[in-house]
Amino acid sequence: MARKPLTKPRKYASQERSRATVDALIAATARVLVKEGFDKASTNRIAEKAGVSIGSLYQYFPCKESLVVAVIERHNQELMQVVHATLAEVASQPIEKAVPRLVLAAVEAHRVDPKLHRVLAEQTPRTGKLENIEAYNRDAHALFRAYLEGHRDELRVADLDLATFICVTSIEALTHTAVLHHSEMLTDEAVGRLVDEASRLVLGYLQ
Amino acid sequence: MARKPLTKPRKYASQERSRATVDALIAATARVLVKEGFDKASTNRIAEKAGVSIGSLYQYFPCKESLVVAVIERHNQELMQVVHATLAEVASQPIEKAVPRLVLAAVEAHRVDPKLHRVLAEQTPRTGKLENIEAYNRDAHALFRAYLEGHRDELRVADLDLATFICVTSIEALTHTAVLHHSEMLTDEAVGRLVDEASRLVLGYLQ
Amino acid sequence: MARKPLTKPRKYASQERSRATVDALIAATARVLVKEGFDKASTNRIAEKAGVSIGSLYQYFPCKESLVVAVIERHNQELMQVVHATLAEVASQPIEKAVPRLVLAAVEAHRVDPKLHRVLAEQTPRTGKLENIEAYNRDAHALFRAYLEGHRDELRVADLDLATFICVTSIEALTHTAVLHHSEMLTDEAVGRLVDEASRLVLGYLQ
Amino acid sequence: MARKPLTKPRKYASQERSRATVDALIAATARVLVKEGFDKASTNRIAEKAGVSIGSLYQYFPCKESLVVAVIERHNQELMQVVHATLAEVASQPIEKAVPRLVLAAVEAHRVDPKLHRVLAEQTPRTGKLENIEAYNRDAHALFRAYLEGHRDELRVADLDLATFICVTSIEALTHTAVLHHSEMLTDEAVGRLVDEASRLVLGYLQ
DNA sequence: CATGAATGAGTTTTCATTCAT
DNA sequence: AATGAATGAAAACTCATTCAT
Repeated sequence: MARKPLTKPRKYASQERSRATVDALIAATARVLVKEGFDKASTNRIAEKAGVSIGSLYQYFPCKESLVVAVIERHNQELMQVVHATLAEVASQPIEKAVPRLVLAAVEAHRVDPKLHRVLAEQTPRTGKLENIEAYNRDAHALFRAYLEGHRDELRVADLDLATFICVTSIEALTHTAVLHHSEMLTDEAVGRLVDEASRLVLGYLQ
Repeated sequence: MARKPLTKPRKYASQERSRATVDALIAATARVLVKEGFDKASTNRIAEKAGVSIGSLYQYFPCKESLVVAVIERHNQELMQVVHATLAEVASQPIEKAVPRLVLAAVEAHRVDPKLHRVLAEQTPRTGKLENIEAYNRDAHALFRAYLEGHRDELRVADLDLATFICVTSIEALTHTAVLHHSEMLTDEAVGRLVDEASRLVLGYLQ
Repeated sequence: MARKPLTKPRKYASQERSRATVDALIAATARVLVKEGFDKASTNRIAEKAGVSIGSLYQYFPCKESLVVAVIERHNQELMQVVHATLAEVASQPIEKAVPRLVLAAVEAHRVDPKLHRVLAEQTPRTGKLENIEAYNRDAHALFRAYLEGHRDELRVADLDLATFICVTSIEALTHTAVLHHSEMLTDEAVGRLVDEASRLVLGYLQ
Repeated sequence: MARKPLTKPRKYASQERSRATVDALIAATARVLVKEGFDKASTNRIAEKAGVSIGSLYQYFPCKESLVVAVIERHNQELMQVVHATLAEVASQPIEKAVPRLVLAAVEAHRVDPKLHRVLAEQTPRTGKLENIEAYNRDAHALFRAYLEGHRDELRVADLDLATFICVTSIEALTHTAVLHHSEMLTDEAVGRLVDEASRLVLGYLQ
């Protein structure tokens, strides 16, 4: 009876050690991607910055791509957390209130780690396992569509899929471009105007 | 004085030959980019496909990037030709007529060489000289802004720059995504609906 | 004095356990060699297939080579068992009867584990501790030489060492090649003819 | 008319340069194989010893294996030259004269570059493109079979294919083993006895 | 003793670019 | 100018072995 408590922690310890290594590698990958760009982000550099040997890197990630995939997944999860929370929050609100809130959430999502987001968006080739870089978009579409479905009576659109496509694509493009390419739009005031205008765009369309 | 008439043609000939080589190289680059993707598009392969030695390639292009820049410029020029022509065409038309026409033009522009457009958009890192891949957007903004300026009385927007940003970014994103990622939206009927909805989006915002 | 009876069984138990681990490792090595080939047979894979940690593997075998050496020794022992038994069996028989029996034994020996034999013969470099892969040949020579010595009066050869070399090398080569590279020679009938011809070869030489 | 002779040498020069590089690489591969063994023969080491950059190595050989294949082919060609010449020489001779001559040729063939032959035979895995390391054996079989066919009236064997297999396999094994593993058999006298005995083996079988 | 996480030297291979001819 | 042979830095990845737990 005395031994089990002794062995379990040991196992935990080793599990934690693995986990720490994996985390360090993902974090290092993100850091290197941001600092050096996608091309210069070699596995050796990543291992070095993670304070881990190259061998350990390949113990946990079968190839370079999989590291980037892990970073993407972690990043997308963070983005989706914002979107998810916001959609839950506005679920029962009318579109006049919900849409501005959602646009703001999109801005916030892009501000989670804008430098990383930019590297992923602009330097990371959508090839091989990286083809699904924008998988989060699918989730966003589904969530937004569900919201629209719940508020159909407020809408004046025939095709809900098309409406979802129109709204999500526009909001994503506007907030993405604003956050990543127009830093002048990031003052509180400018963000306010952006949110207003984007909301007017979408609301005008939906109603 | 006697020589000039003699050398000029020769010079022309050599200039033409140069021009032909340059064209062949740009065309080969575009072809290789589409066929092999950005990563696999090596200068040696490009030279080979252009029917030119690797040495000659470097006679005309100082580095690989410059080849891709040339392809981008040629492609963007083709895109802008469509946009330019359309904006000239609609310059004096009211926004209700102009906007749908412009959205359609955006679709058409993306259909000029969609495979190349996709490689440039999704696989080509915006690094170094390639940062300006989307330079055509700046032109589009300027042209569209000029159109709006000429139709200010029809608009109900305060900030013309912001309105331009909203409209151009949305139209670009919608047509880009539709053409490159939703082939089901490319039937005549579906394109029609896309144009209708996108126009409604933009017009609802502008008016 | 009281402890010994107590520890001995325990020691036995642990010895047996060790022995089991060692056996599992050797068996796993053989399996992996056959399945993956020599190059792809990594120590980690072997440990895994043996159901043993890599650390334990190195508890029992100082290096990869020594694992392969153990496999070779086990395999050679199995081969030699066949040869040994057959030579004992024919010890007092005249060469006309003994030689065909020995050739058949050579075929049988190669059929003990032909896949492993082939990996050892064709993929395993005779380097370092592995130089003696064909050690079984030395034993075979000695045993065969002893047989010949006992039947010198039936022979018409001057140099017994040379005769041994001639006979054993030929028989080994013929049976090895037939079994491992000419599966068409492995029907009962074909084996019969092979044994006949090889025996005729050797007997014609010895008499 | 004057230009052609001027350009041709240039082309030759470049062809010769390529050829020289290729030759240097094959020669270096053979040297490194002999000196360091198959495992240690890395492409970088080979390029270095060839006095050629690693890039040039891969210009001419797509992978490490292909280098070794080239060495094997060159070596086998040298071996087969000996065998070929000898078989032409003895084509019309009776088997009593021909067989000893052929056995001697086999010894000579193995002495062409015994160290290389040994590395290829004992350290080079028959995997991938290297599976056909012993392709020369097929040629030898065919040539020897043709000789036997031309001397059928001197033979007392039913199945010519089987007879070829028996003879070629035996002679190859005996001379291979003698040359590569029994240096004591390489004095003139010992070689004489080996040739005598091996010939007696084969002749006794054929007649 | 057992475990398995960690190590890192070493390997193959690619490709933009240079430069002698 | 044209050619294409040559370059070599740098990248991804492997695996036998060690060692802290």
